[in-house]
Amino acid sequence: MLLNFFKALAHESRLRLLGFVAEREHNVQELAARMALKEPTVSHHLGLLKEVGLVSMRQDGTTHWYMLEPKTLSRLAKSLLAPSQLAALKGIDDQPTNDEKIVRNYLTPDGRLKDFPASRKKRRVILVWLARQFDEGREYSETDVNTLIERRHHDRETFRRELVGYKMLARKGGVYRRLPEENWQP
Amino acid sequence: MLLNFFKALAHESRLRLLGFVAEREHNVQELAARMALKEPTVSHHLGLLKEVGLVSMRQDGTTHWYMLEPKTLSRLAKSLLAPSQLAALKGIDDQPTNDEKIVRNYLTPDGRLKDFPASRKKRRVILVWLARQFDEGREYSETDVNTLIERRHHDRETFRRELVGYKMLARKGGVYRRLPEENWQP
DNA sequence: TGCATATTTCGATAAGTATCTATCTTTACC
DNA sequence: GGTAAAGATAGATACTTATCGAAATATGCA
Repeated sequence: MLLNFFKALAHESRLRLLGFVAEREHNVQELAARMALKEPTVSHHLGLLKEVGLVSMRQDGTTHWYMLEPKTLSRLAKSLLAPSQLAALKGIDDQPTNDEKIVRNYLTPDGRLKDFPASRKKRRVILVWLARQFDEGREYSETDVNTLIERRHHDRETFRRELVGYKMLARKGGVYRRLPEENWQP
Repeated sequence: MLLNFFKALAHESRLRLLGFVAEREHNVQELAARMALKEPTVSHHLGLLKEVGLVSMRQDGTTHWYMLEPKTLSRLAKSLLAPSQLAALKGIDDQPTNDEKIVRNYLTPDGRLKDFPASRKKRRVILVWLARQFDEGREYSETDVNTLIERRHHDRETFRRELVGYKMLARKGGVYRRLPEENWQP
């Protein structure tokens, strides 16, 4: 979602972090040193940037190497140029379907799923809700997908399988991608 | 500055406001009603959006009509695509000139200018500092220029004249624009 | 001049989040 | 298994800013 990108970019520390990882890969210690911040703080900011896909991470032993994902930035830039995005901004949270009630019924107060509906209709509503939490056009590793699902339900396997089954997510060459809504199975 | 754009865009209310003013001109009351917020709140957000040039305002009687400035948005998008911007991000606040000391000497604790230096050298340093507070590529009305100067010193006339004199700002067809630094007179 | 209306500004409160220290987790190596 | 190193997470505190009601400002009109 557009808002999350701007929130991620709206802090001087994170913009500077992006500058460093645009230059070359950095690990957390290096970044903490160059920015004169403590490691947990840097880790926190990197987490937010990673969440929206602006940086990626590869692990080598206990060291985590972060680098910029320029694709994400250029996708963001292009979406700013598309006038359709703007028109949609005003309704940023009004998809006035009454599917919302169904979803709300399955959510705990902290926004996690109580369980997985038995009826096919409701099951699809839940999966739609979940699928919309993926960004279109972004690539997700299996770990990314699991992380996102686990924010809502511990059973990542079932949900991942169902999302693919309904053609909401597709796996190709080891990466997952959200499919356009018109492809989603009924 | 890039950071200010992201800060302006990093709030749901302001994104929704942009959506409305992208659709058509709106006044403050209309926006307050459509967003279910009070007028002072809307006014506050519009002020921030106006500050970075994302919206413009025209006044008709006591009514203020706000509309989107799509140019600003597309300039922002383009600057995101330019790789040079990114490299610069890490040094977001290190222009390690010792002109900074001169500037600091002329500033009150709240960041306003005590007075206007007598020596030409120092005067130029102050004007450079002031000129850099304008965005390159953006158009400023005379009122915009005055507002920006008055944040630093009440004597808007003198500073405006000097900025133009040093070719840091140029006036063309009723609008002001920041000139590239290589044009600035010594 | 004085009143009415639209907006902005001010001051207080509440919500959000950046940063730190301390602790927990993961990985490598003996 | 035990220990060390790198990073992540949790909890506390401080800073920033969103929001509101009340007061101030600006414009138009009798």
